[in-house]
Amino acid sequence: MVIENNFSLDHVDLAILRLMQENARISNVDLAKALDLVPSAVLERVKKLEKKNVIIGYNAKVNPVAVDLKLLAFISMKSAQSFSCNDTASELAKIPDVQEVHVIAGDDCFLVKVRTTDSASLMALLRDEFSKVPNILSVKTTIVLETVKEQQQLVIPQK
Amino acid sequence: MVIENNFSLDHVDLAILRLMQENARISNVDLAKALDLVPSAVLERVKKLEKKNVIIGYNAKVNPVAVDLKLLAFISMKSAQSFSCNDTASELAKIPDVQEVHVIAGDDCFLVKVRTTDSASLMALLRDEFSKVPNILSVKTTIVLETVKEQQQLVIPQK
DNA sequence: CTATATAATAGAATAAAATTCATTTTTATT
DNA sequence: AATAAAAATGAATTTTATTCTATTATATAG
Repeated sequence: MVIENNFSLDHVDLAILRLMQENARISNVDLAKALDLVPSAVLERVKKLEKKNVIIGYNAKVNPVAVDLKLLAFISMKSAQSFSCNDTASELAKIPDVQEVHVIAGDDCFLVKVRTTDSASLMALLRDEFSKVPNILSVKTTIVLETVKEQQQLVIPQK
Repeated sequence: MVIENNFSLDHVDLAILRLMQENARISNVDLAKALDLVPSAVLERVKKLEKKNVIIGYNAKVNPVAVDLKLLAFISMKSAQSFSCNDTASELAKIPDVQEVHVIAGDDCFLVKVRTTDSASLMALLRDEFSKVPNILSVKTTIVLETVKEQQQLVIPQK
């Protein structure tokens, strides 16, 4: 059964998303001012957006260097189970240092984003964690030399 | 684990980061309770973390499907300027649909993360925007079929 | 078009939280 | 141990969140 994907967001909802994407700690009062509404009305909408899973959560963005996570890497890998590769994927997802796991089209099967302290800790991660994940046939690690842009904000449509 | 950088974060700071990473809209009062501190003390620390650029920002995480961004793709590309490739990178970064731009080691030069409505809009993006970016020699687009994990939270060390 | 149901907003009252600041305590340095 | 610097406390004040009811707007069916 396919659930119809109707979130029915009006332009006020979209404006809320736009504002909260940029500053999740904005007060209801300030939101209300920006939207030309009253705080209670805004609160109701925000709660509804949370309930409808339009807003999935609120995250503080932490500087990776400040917590000694200086290395970013993308790892693409092939799996033995080309289609029912969910075991492999969910095992990868369990590793805390793994930020992203994507099933991809093309030669490989997964693309994984990992953050570690340095190349030594990446090596340790590959040796200690990835080696335990079942059905991995090959691994190709790409080291990030510099991150020019990294934002999670989406382009929210006008209407 | 001792962090050897000049951010000098103690275990209380790290606990704040851990809590705010998971819920950026947590109140100072609740933070204080969790940390066994008084709200004013916590507020001071949070402000200091913001000022020191340890906390870079607070973002609401929006469900991409709810705003009709159903396609995720990674694009790796080669550049004509192999080292002074900053022009190319910053031009790519200007494109709103581009969430990430990384300079990478290896055969290619950049890895770019893009979110669009569908394959047609990705095609339009490549045709209308990427084509204008200077010094791109080749482009390899990888479509994401399914995202198993996608979190920006970092693994905050204990101390 | 109008009656009616439904949803959203306004506005006021109250509870809760944020913020400020003077004082005290803790921590680090000499 | 003396001193300086940093951090925490606690009370007072300002601001915001939250709740609730009345009102307004929107959609739907007859």
